[in-house]
Amino acid sequence: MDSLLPAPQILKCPYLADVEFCQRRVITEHKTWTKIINLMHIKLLMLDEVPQSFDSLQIEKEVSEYWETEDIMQQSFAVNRGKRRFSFVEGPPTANGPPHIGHAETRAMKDLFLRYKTMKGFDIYPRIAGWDCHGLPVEIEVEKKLGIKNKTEIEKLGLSKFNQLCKDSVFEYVKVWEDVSKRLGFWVDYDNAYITMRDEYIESEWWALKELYKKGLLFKDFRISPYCPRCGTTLSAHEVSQGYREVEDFSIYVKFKIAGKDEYFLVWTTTPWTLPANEYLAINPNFTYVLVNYRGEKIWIVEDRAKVVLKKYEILESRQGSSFVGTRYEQLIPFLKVKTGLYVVAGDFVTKEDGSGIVHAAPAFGADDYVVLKKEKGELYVTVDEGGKVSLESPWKGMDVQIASDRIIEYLRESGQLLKTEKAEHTYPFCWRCDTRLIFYPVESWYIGVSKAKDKVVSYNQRVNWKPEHIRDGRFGNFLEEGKDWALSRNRFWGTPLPVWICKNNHVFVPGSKKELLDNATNVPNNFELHRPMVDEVRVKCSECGLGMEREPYPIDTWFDSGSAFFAQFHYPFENQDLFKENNPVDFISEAIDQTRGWFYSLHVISSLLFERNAYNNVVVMEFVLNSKGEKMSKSRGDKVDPLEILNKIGTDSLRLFFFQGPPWKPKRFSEEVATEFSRKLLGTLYNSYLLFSTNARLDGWTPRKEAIVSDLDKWLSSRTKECIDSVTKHMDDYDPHLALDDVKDLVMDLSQWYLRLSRDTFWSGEMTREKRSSYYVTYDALVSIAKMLGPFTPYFSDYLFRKLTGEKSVHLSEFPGTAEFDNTLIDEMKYVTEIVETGRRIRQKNGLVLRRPVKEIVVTEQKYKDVVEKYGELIKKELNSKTVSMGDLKSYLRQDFFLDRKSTGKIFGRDLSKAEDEFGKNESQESFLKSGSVNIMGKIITRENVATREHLDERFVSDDISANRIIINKEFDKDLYLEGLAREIVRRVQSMRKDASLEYTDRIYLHIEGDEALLEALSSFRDYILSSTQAEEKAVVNGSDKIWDVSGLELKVSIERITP
RNA sequence: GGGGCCGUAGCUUAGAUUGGUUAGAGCACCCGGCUGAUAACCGGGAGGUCGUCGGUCCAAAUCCGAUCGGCCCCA
Repeated sequence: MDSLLPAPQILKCPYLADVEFCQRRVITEHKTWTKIINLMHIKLLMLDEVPQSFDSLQIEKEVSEYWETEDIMQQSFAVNRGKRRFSFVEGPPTANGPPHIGHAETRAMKDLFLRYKTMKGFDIYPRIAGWDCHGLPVEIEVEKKLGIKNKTEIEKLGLSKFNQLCKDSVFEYVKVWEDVSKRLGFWVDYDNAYITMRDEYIESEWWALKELYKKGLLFKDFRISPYCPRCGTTLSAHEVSQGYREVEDFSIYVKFKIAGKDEYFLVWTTTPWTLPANEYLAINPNFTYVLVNYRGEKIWIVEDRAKVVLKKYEILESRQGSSFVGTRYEQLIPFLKVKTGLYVVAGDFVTKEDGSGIVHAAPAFGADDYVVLKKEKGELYVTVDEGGKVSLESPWKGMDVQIASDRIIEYLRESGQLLKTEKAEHTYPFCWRCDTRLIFYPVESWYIGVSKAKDKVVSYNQRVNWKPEHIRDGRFGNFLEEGKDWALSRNRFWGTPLPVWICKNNHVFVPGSKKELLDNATNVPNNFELHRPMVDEVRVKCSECGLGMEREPYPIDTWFDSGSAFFAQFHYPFENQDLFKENNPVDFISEAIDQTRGWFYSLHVISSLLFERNAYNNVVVMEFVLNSKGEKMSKSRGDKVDPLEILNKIGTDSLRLFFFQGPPWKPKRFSEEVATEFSRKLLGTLYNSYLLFSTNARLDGWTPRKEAIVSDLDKWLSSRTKECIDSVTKHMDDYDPHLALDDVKDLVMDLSQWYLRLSRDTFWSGEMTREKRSSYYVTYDALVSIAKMLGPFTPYFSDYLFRKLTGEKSVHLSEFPGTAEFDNTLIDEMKYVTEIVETGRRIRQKNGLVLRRPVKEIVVTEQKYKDVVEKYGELIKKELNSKTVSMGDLKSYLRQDFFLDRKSTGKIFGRDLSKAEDEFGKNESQESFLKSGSVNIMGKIITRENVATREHLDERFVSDDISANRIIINKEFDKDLYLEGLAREIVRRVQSMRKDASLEYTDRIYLHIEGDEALLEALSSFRDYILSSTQAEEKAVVNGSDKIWDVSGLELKVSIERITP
């Protein structure tokens, strides 16, 4: 109950545990203390007043100004220094464009857990922002600004100038990012952010790359990439996907002769220019192939395609694909001198969707083909130059590959090797800049050898707690299983330079630090930094052969930058070794799902290879924010949401609540209405609860302090609060924020809609009783707990409420409520009470018994309610406006009805049956039958065999179908009850007029009532009740407002006048 | 083209891992009630082919298969 104390940390008074006691002691011991305590008593202990209406934007403004002047953020960073560590790394965004709503979501989610863990007493250090600086997106932005389109133009401009422009543009939007982030309440240290383009950061990466090199995990290889021969550059997957187009192409079927036999393999290709470089044929080992006689030639083709491709033929033989492996064939086009290959290999990638089921492999020009080459350990033959012209000594030398293709088709036709040509539409990628047809081309690239360490990568993933769980073995796990090597180098300009120097003899030097490079350098340019072009200018003397070494001119994939953040942010291992160890593996990271193959992957791979462990323990994966129709927001549709605009409109807490209301990993359709509604429901209700509570508590002069809990209702609220804390803690620890939020919402609703509604009278009663103190105390405790639990979710409103309640500095410097034992039976009992009350109200409604009119008695016949009827009888009576509530045996309220059994009596009475039924239904007949077991009806004796029975409720009572007599209400009413009902009618009308006249609670009025006899009688019978409820004195003549009411047919004239004090 | 997630009332959603009473809430809507905290609350009503089709089963929102739609990743 520390929250009840007035900020003891401010004044080191030893007696603050009990303020009154403290005051007494202080008066006698230290007069100076008294003054201070009294001051505090007024300033800190009194519940603070709030405006009548809830204005979340105004609250946000006030709170944020307060945070600013008191520097609460920095204080929250410091509050747990030295305690248990909870570690976090920010996934660095690139700030060369403004943040969108999705960024706002991830930042809110990260902040949620950081605040929670802070309140749970964890030290989150460092807690810094981070900025990703390198990469193609940055270069493209600069290109756009300069109005240039390709690498050559950049080279013309000069690397130095271009990279400087990149560097400048990286922080162009940092201010907006910080503004949005701070406004969102994303509390991290922005001043000490890690920045991936700093030399220290890059140096850490160099260290990592050297470590990988030492382990044999950094090497050079060819990558068959989409390549634009005109621009002379490879394209990223993203660029390629922008340039797909539908085209009509020739595809051809050609015959490869099997060595030493008069049989041919039929091969299909859409890129004839690759045929001169053919090195293998691939056949799917699982398919069946047939040898057919086609126009007098023996041709092998996959069984399922024979009909489509050849139409008319004769099958000679049938074989499993696997049996061809190793079969040698003759070279199709004899210009290339191949030393390896020219035999059949097995390839699972071969399909029978189109073609012949036999695929030609030219390893230089196809990714699958290259895999074959690696497996077969063959040599790579490149028959085309970097400009896309044939370089092979052949009739086609110097031709563009597309033209060469046509000529090669002619050549094959003339030599009789062409079986047929087809024209087909298919999609093909073109260069998004210059619209040139892309080709696949072998490009030298540096790799990280993920495939060699696949087992580690896969097994460390099992240690990670993924939210949601399915990502681990689903999307992420599947990707890891592919175990592809990571193509690290880029043919670009702006990025972390690859730290590799090579001499003519292919000796390699990989410096692991700036110092190691400079120590070995034979020259160092001015203004040296770890970027191109400065690093390019550094020359090194080869330690093996003494030749000059030159740098491999590539920057590296920017995912390696961000994936190194968990150590590079510390400049590890050059500095902060302890800090790194304390924060590794990282406890918590969170990003959107697109990071599965991005940041989540790069962190995981780097950590697995470098440190032999997982990089992070818990990762919350978020889905995207969509528009209100469930589609992706887009610029072209014009439904992109500007986060700042939304924040200004609906407020931060509302937006955060919108993000937190469902599971993070479900896509959310953004709508302002939904966001505001949810927030109004939760925060508005909470605000009103505080308003009611504080208004009354202030009037009573109650100051927060522990009180004895006296009533069962109070005990219930106290247990409910503890139950909620328990559950919220569990869900937050499990990274299920949406479940935690549901719990808090339920408690707020229970507090407002049940507890406070029932306790209003207690609050309103004049005297300061034990009951009242108890009630104030449990309400206060619930409100403080809620404010704290909401701290991570709605940082602004919860801090506002918390400070109004406690006078302490900030909820974000406070501790999360501790879990404690609670009484579950109390909670279950109250569920029964609500069941009874709801059922009772329903029965009244269905039977026309308005709640305003008291009823005589309510009888509960269901045994499971016995305890709660005894314990909460008063409460039930009040809620249901009944004079008594008691348990009763249903049997004694049931009456038996006898009626004629139609089957047997139909024969007796014939067409007089209905008349007989009427006779039998009369009271005399029924009583007579009940007494003797038989009765004479219309001259016939009716006995038990002719009679059916049915039970019904005593006429004085009512119930309904749903409750099935579990609860029954006595509907009889007498004059007293009637008059009491009328008295309540009068009170309600007077109250309504008081409200219309905008009177204060405390204002007293003169009251005069005229009207129907019955109403006047009600007034005289219940005079005290009416006058005290309405704060009124009776007066014959009043000069205020009057109004004539219709009270269920009776006329009532009410006149009131405010008494001026 | 391949893989993953999702689809429940007009909207936001619970329930799916473990098949089993009449698919449960909130907002909005309609009727009635209560009310000196409340844009609140209480009762009732209307609103659902649980995306669609098929299968397994005594029984399917739930398990299986296909299909449509949305989103993401990879080609």
